[in-house]
Amino acid sequence: MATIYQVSELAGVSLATVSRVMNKNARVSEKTTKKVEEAMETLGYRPNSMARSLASNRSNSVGLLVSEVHGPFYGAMMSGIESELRASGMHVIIAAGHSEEATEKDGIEFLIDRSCDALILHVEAVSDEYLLELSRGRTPFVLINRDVESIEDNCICLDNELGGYLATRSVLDQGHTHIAYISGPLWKKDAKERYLGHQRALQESGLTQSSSLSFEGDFQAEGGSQGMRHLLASPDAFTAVVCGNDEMASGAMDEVRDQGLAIPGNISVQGFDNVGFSNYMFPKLSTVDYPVEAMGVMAARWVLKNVYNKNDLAVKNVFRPKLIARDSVKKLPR
Amino acid sequence: MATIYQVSELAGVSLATVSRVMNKNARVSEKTTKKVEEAMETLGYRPNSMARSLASNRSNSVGLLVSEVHGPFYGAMMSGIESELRASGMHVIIAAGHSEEATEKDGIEFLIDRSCDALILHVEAVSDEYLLELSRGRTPFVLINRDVESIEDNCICLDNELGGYLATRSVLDQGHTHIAYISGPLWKKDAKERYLGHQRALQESGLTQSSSLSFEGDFQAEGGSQGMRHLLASPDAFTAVVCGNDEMASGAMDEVRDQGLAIPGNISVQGFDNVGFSNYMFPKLSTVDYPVEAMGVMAARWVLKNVYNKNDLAVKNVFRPKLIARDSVKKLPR
DNA sequence: CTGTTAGCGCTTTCAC
DNA sequence: GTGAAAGCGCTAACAG
Repeated sequence: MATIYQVSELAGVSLATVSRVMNKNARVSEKTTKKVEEAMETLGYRPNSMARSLASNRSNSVGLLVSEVHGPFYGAMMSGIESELRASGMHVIIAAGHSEEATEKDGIEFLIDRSCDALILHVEAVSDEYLLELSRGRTPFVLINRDVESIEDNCICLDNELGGYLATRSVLDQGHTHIAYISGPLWKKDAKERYLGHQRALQESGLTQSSSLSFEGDFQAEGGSQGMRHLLASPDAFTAVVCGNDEMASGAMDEVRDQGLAIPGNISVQGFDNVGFSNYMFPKLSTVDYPVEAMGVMAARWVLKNVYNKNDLAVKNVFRPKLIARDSVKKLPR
Repeated sequence: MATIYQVSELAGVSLATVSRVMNKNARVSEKTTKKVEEAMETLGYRPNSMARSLASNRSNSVGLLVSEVHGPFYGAMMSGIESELRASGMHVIIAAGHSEEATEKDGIEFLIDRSCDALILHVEAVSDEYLLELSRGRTPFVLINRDVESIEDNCICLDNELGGYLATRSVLDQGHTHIAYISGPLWKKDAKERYLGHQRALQESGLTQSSSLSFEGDFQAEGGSQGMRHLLASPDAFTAVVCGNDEMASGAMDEVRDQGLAIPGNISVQGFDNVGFSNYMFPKLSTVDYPVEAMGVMAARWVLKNVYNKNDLAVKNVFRPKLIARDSVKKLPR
C-alpha cells in the first residue's frame, strides 16, 4: 500500500504538495499537479481515510439513527439519505433506536464516539430537553419527523396535522358521517397531530369524535386489527375508519374481512404514509403521501450544507402531505 | 476533549497502561485498573476512534453493500446485520449497488477505501471472477445469496433450487396440473435456480413446462403484472401461477383482478421470499420463507468469527427454505 | 505488571 | 507556489 510519502518521492515534491493536490485546497502549479497525479497513478495510491480523519479531525461520515432498520418507511428514508450522501463521498453509519429511550441514547453516543461529523436522527423516545442538551455539544445533527422548539432549523418535518386533516376531509367528502379513528400511540407527537387534524376536519363539518369510535393503536398491523375488533364491538355504527398509518390500516382490513364484511362495501378504510406496499394491497389503499425519501434527501442536504459547507444547497424544513385517493374508500350517496 | 495522555497523568501511570485497561488485552493490577478507571470517569474520557484505528489498523467498521437500501427484503437483512454487529461494538457502513456492475464495484471500492475491516456483500451484477480476484485482496468479505466456487466458505446462501421445488410441489399437492411460471431475470443465479427447482417438481409429477406458460419477469411488481397479462393472453389454460418472488406475485394478483378473475377462485398464486407484506396481502399469500434476517445475522457472525476472532461462533453456510401455506392457493378436487 | 519509545499516514501552520 | 516540521491520539513492540 503506497503512502503519501512514496508519492512525494516519486514525484520529486514534498508531502505537503501531494496533500495539496489531493485536497485541491491550495494553488499548485499545473506542472507539479500533473507530476503528482502521475505518481499517484503509477503507484496506485489510495489515501488512508483514517490517517486523514485523524489529522483533519473530519471523518466524512455521518451517523444515521432510525427507529428500525427494516420497514418500508425507514427504508425509503435511508435510501434517500444514502444516495445523496454517497454522491458527495460521505459515508453513512447506521444504528437502530427501536423507539426506546435507552437504546436511542445509546445509539447517539455510539455514533458520536465513532467520530461522525454529523448525525441524522429519527428519534421518538428521547425528550426535547435531551435534544436541546445535545445541540449544545459539538456534533451537529438534524431531526427527521420531529419539531423541537428553538432548534426548528435542525428539523425536517411533515405537517402531520394537515395530513390528518386531509385524510379525514377526504373521507367526509365521500359522504361519510360516521367515522371511526385508530390512532398511533398518542405519546408520539406525530400520532397526536394526525389525530388533531382528524378532529379539526370533523369539527369543520359539525361532527365530533364519539369516544367509543376511537382507539389508540401501536402503529403496527396488529394494533390495527385490535382496533377494528374493538370498534366493531362498539354499539355505535360507522361506515369508515381512518387509520394513523398504513400498517394499522392493513391490520384493520384483515379484521374487517375476518368478520365477513367487505371493503369498501361495508367499511371504508383510509390510511396514512403511502408506504410501498399500500399500492399492493387489495383494495389498493387510499392514503396520505408522506414523502419520506425526499425528506431523507433533504436531511442529507442539511448536513452537506451546514457541516460540509456546500452552501449552494437550499433546505426546506417542512413538507406538505398530499392525499392519495385509491380504492379503499367508497363514495356514499347523499 | 480529554486525551489518553491526560488520563495517564491524572492516574499517575503511563500511556501504555491506560491503553491496556481500555483494551483489556493485557494484565493490569486491580489497583492500577481502578485508578485509571476513576481518572477516565472524572475526565469524561472518550477514546478517539480515529486515532485508535490509525494506530491499530483496525476500524471496527464493516461495510455492507446491498442492492437497494429500501425494500422489505434488504430491510430485514440489514436489520439482522446491524443488531448483531452493534452488539459487538462494530459499526456498519452502508452502500447501495443497484444491481449494476459499475455501481457495485464502485460501492465495494468505496467501502474498502473507507478502511472497513470486512465487507458483507449482496451483489448480483459483478462476475465470479471479479469476486475471486477480490478475495485475493486484503479485505475479507462474505457473500449473501451467492455461491461462488472455491470460496464457498465465504458464502451464505439459501438453497434456491429446493425453494423453487417446494413452491411448485405445494401447488401440485393441491391438485393443480396446469401451472404457469413467472421467473425473475434468468441471468440472476437465484432466479435461475428457483426456476430449475420448479421444473424438477413438475418432472417428478410427469409434467413439463409449456413454454407459452412461462415468462421472464424482473422481480418487481410491474414484471408480475406484465407476466400475468402475457399468460392470460396465451392460448393455454392454467389454474395456478408460481412466481419467482412475492413482489411479482403481488403484481400478478393485481392483473388477475383487473381482468375480472378471482384469487384463488379462478387462479391460484404462489410466491417466494415471505417478505413482510405478503402477510398483509389479500388473500394472504402462500409463499416460501427466505430467512433473510437470520442469514444477515449469520453473515455478521462470519465477520465476527473470521475477522474479529470470536472463535466460539458457529457459522452455517446454507439455509433451507420452508413452505408457508396461506390463502392464495386453492385446493382442487381430483 | 508497568513504562519508554517509535511510529500509524496524513494535514497544516509557518517559513521561504 | 513549495517545503519543513510538528503534531492528530492512540497502539504495540521492547525493556525492565
